[in-house]
Amino acid sequence: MDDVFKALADPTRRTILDELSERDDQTLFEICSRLTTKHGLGSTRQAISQHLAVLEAAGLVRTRRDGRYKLHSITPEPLRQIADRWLRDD
Amino acid sequence: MDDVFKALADPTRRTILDELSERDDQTLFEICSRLTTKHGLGSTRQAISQHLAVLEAAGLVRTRRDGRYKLHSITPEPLRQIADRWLRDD
DNA sequence: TTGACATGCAAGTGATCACTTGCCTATCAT
DNA sequence: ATGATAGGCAAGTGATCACTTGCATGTCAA
Repeated sequence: MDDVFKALADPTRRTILDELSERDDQTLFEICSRLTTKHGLGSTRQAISQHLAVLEAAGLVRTRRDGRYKLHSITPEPLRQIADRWLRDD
Repeated sequence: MDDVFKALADPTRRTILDELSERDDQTLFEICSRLTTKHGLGSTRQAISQHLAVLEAAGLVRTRRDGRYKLHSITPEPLRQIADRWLRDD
């Protein structure tokens, strides 16, 4: 659970989740190009790759291999427990 | 919104929210003693004070003065928007 | 097989963060 | 007024984080 909160602490990673929330099964290069064109972020491939590794370690992103492509998708399950933690009694 | 996610990234601050979620209007010293006794955390007063400042800046905690006491309460409104950001389409 | 494409690994750097340390201000009871 | 209580301010330190840099691996088309 700690990994989830720390993964969400970075604005670039939250934008990546926004992008994966709109379209599943994107490759690293697809995510990179969409971040620059749609969201105005100028990050290198390696930076995004490390962000995706953090998101995957937190269980917020799952990946599957397809040849030389690695397809990334969002896994929103860990997000469900977040708000519930302090909003139970409403 | 960025301040909210960064505030939640620290485990001690999340424990503070847990404690304030159980009991409103706690002073700094009350929070300190409960963190050590109930949650086994050995943090100094200054450390907790700084954590509370971060939580207040993020809008997750509101305070009110009562003489020499400063009473802290949780403000869960910013938390409602978090999970909704990526769970809209379910 | 060769070159281009997509990704992986790891050391290094600058900035940010959590925490400490020391001193100061304000409020209350006696 | 004086001491005790509750809290505030700010400089300094060590660890963590995001990012870069350079090179390596794996896959596919020609």
